[in-house]
Amino acid sequence: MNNRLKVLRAEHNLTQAQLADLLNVSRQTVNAIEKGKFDPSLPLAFKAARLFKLTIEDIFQDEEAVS
Amino acid sequence: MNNRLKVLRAEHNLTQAQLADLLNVSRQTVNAIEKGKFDPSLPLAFKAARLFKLTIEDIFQDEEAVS
DNA sequence: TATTTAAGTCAAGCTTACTTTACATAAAGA
DNA sequence: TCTTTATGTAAAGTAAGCTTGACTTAAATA
Repeated sequence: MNNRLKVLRAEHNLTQAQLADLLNVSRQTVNAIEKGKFDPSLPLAFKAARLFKLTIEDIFQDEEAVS
Repeated sequence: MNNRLKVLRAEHNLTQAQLADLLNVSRQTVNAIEKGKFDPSLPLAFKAARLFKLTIEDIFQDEEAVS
């Protein structure tokens, strides 16, 4: 699962800690998701989408998607 | 988290067991998600969206969404 | 040089997603 | 009536998401 969190953070001038606060998760969770350590839960993905006013698909890209 | 899985299953004439097979999860998992016992993981949500050729937002509705 | 800030990472623990096995119920059909 | 099919549910276990606390490194700056 790829994601555009790092870029979106940059565009919005947010640190990992600030984004974590906005999403109500820990800084380590944001870091782990950005680094691809694990995928966010669906509720967390919705929160991120809501925050950036994007769809989940805009932020997270399924790697198993048929090309 | 609400979802339209039951309706989509009906539209596609699928049993919970058949849908579970298509999503590579157990029948109990499909049942639990339909009944709102827990939310699917993000990868599973993507699989369902791919299967029904819909977006995640078409299938799953975030209840925390600002109305 | 010393300090601060952002990012990266690890370990241990808790919670949630998901599994297998098993049993119950209702509806439909032989 | 007996059996089959679809659904619902529960218990116990594993795996994944997420937490807190702590330490490290690099870059910026006083």
